[in-house]
Amino acid sequence: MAVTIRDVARASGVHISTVSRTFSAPHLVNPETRSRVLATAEQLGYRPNRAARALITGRTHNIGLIVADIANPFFPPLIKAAETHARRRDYHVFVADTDEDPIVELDLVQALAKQVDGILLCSPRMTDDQIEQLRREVPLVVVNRLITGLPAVVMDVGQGAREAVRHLLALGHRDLVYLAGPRGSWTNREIRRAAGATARTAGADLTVLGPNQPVEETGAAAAEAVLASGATAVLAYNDLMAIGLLQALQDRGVDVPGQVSVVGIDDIAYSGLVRPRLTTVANPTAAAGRTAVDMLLQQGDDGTTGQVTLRTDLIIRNSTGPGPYAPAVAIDAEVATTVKE
Amino acid sequence: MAVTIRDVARASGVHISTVSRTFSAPHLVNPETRSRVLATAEQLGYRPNRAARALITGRTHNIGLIVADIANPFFPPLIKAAETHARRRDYHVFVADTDEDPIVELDLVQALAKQVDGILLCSPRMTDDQIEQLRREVPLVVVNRLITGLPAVVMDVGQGAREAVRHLLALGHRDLVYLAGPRGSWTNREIRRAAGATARTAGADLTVLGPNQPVEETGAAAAEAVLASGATAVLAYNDLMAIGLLQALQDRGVDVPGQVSVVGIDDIAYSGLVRPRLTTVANPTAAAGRTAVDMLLQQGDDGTTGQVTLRTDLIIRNSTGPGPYAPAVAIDAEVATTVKE
DNA sequence: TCCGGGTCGGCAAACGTTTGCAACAGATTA
DNA sequence: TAATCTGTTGCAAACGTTTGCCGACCCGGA
Repeated sequence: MAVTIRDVARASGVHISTVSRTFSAPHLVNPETRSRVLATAEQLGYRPNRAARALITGRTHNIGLIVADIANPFFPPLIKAAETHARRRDYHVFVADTDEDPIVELDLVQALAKQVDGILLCSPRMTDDQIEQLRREVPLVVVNRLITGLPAVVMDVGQGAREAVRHLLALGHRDLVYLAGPRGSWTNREIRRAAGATARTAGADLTVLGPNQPVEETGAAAAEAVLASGATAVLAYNDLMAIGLLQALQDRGVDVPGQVSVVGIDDIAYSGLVRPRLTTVANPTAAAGRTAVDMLLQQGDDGTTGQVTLRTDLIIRNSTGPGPYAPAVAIDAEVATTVKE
Repeated sequence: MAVTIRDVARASGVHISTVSRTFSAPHLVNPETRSRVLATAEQLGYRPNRAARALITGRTHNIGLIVADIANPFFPPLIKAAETHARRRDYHVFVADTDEDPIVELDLVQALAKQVDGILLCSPRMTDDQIEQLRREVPLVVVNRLITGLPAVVMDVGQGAREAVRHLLALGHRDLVYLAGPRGSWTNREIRRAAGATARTAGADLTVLGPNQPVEETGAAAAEAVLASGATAVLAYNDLMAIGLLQALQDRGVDVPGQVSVVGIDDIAYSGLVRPRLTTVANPTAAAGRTAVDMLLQQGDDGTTGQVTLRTDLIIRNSTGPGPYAPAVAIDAEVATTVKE
């Protein structure tokens, strides 16, 4: 019923191998024959069967993209960029969601391994060992996590966290909270370390609250603890939590940024829409998606396993303001902004 | 290198067909043999090659999921639900993004057709004819669009729009604007028709502004036109546009809902986070994703082609308030809410 | 006339499964 | 005792491609 290479061969009076070559090695076939074959193929509506091709070549032209949570607004731009980029190279993308569960993650990679030419592992929650193990079964590119010897693309969230903390310090905050992300997250560790070190060097205090699931609800739930800590500024693991916190604080009549400053991370589409607009660290997620796809596809060719770091940017909006130790000059946000440079 | 059915057969002393049956028709093989085969398979780390299986059975155990824009927050919950549901049935999901372009959409479906057992077409922008044509090449389930004879799951956005308009009328608005969505969207037509009819019956005025790309920017860009129209209430094609409009109005010093009321559609995660919180029509996107997958997979079994309609719910928050013709009694949102029942 | 070299296209094996058919043994029935 | 049935297994063809190998053919030069 479906039109095969054999139908095309018969209809154009050549052997099936010629038809095959017309598609996969055009330079080996006479231009005249080629155009005749292409014409009949077009006319018959022939499409190569990818399963058959995969079976013999061992390459499926599919890649897997595994994320912790599709509904987390951090991921869709990455998925979108990766998918578009992959399609341009004639690859199709399986997208799967682990629900932040390392076990599901492991299962998923193994189930997908034989069916794809490589897997993009985004913000994995597995252990380094597990990932290194998997690497032996299937080409892998890890996003947002650094594991020695494994190709990776990470966003330099440590630098972002440092900038964010410096921004808060410059505004006159000395008692900070880091509203931590999920256990097993490399990003979380990076942020905590960078933020902690930056605060410590400046003689400021940084309390860590967590770990937490990286969703809005936990941000909201942390409001009490934040207030109880006496801190005047909060850095959250991501915008979702920051926004949840923002809302919970407002519900309690706490003024942001008057009484408490809040900084998020990711710059998801909505952090500019909430009021006050969220100060946050912008992550180049689309670029990360594209780069990761490129690395994965190149990996097949040569054996290069680079590690790419993408820079992040602090975006100062209205959720951060002067703290109790604000220098007399820098009391308005205008001036505080210039501290960044 | 990869372990095949042959390796397992050799290692457990049976013929490959017995191994095959152990997996695909267990009842045909002696329990004793079966467990022996399973044991060696497990030990060798055998995984059936899906390409080979697909080649002979004609079923890939993959499905395609095509959406207009992955980054549009309306879709991720649907994608997530569909993927999870499909995986539970041992199907993998290709996700692809058309960027709201009917041509890309057509290409995509055709490229995917031979490679999947069916396709979920979400909010397609193609013509009915094109879709009916495709239906002949590959099993299809259409989401958010009704085409006679085609299996579909739609959210009853007409009912939602009616409720929304009634809510605005009850609040005392008589000059309404419908901020329209993209050309080619069935949902858009449904909303316009339902909203228009409801307004007309009540003797109110409904101006249509559009068509527009369904993104925040167009919502913001429409602020001028909305104000110029003299309308006091706006129904937007989706929350994204509603939020954009909200923000643009506020930037112009227009009070929402004091001067203008705004209603969105979709109830994306963030419509409850903006201020004022957005009154909107909630769509059961996750349920739609699951239902669509079920319909697609059943379609193979029997020939049933149902059309399922999922109900929507008006969620009244703070972006809507009394209009110029408000009845004296119902001047506060509290009372207005009860109008809904 | 023959040969050498290059271009083109056919032949057939191979990829890893599934599945209809047949073989066989043991149990049951006539 | 023979015939039939049932449950289990093996055999081999088939799915739609790709690709190494070889032969056919053409052209020019000796």
